[in-house]
Amino acid sequence: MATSTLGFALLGLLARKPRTGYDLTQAMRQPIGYFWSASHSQVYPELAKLEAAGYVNHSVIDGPGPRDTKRYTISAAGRHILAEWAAKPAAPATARDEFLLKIYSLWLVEPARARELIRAQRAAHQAQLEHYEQIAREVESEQIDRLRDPTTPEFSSYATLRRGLSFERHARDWCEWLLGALAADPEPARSADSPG
Amino acid sequence: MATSTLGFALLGLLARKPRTGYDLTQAMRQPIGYFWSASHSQVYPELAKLEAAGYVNHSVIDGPGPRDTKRYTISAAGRHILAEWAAKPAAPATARDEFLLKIYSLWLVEPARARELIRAQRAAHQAQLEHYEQIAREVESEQIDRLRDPTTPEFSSYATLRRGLSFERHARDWCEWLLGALAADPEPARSADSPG
DNA sequence: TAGCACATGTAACTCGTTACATGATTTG
DNA sequence: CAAATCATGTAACGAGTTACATGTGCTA
Repeated sequence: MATSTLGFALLGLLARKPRTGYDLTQAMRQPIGYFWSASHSQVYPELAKLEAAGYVNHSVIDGPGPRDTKRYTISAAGRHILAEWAAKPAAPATARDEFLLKIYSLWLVEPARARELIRAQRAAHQAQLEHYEQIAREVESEQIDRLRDPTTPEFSSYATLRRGLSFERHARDWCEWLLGALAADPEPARSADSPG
Repeated sequence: MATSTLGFALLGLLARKPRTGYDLTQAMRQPIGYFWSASHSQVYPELAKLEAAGYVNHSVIDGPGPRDTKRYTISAAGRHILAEWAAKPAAPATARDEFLLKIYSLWLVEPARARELIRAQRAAHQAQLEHYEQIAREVESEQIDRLRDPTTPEFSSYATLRRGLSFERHARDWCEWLLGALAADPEPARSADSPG
């Protein structure tokens, strides 16, 4: 009964603090959602599997709705397999970038439309970069000490944040380069009509 | 009968030149494989769907084995939907980076083992970077003219290559930063023993 | 009182991976 | 002659998305 990657994502969250399935689903949008995602329909069955394997436990707390509200806690065994999994090299990821796939066929698109597409993508990267920069300012001012200690969860979170910052910068800059390459727009056949 | 992303990957390859299902499967490892991948068991059924939709045609050519060898060619309709798809913004991709997920739980790993993990990752990025640099040198010396014209397939391929170069550099540099952060290794409890 | 946040589940479907299956041609 | 390459398919399974289903408590 091997734990799935999603299981390790959930354990990674529960290793920081106990949460409900609902909380975990929310967390799969924002902190962890930057590098792994899942919907609630995946989370609840996965929690059941983790509990069957002895990696988490739950206690019933008061809450709304027709069913029990369950707060999940990681077990010692859960913490242990999580640490073991984290220390082993990740399997080479199969890249899936739909945007790059579009770029691969961009030569079929009129340069004007292509520029529109890239501008939108650049804006998206810029916005995400600013979002990360905001978070970075906050954690850097509030948790300076813990960010330096690699045995704190804050260190790990900060490391992933730095990666996000770096990624968005490189992606934005590449869009910038591509816009420049599209703007040059030599179109040899019409060179007599072009202004520059 | 909406064409899947894999379908557009295959059309993107066929828009450059006709190929067999086998050729396409190989291409899903190397040129396109850098940002999209698929195994032959996905490729063959997808080709049948594309043909049913009128986006590709095949002709039987001589070849080995118990079944016909088919060479697929993109149709005018196929070229058209491919260009339309490429011009429209990509749906925000759900990030799935198992390595970053491990980093998120790296605080549970002994710093010595953590450094080992990051060093291996850095080496992988460095190797991939050098591979891309080799390809870049080749295409830059052989196809300088076409690389400047955004209506050539060479331009599109080169744009994705530049993205690969930029990505690997940023990823390697981030590993470098993380190694530095792990090497500092303050371990406050032992501060009396530490040199700094 | 309408809508949203909280809270948990199942079902149907699509996408992707791994394994099963066959067989000719070329190269060592 | 053994192994790799060329070449095409199907089947079983797992992972992920979307839709279905239910119901409370708070706020506008």
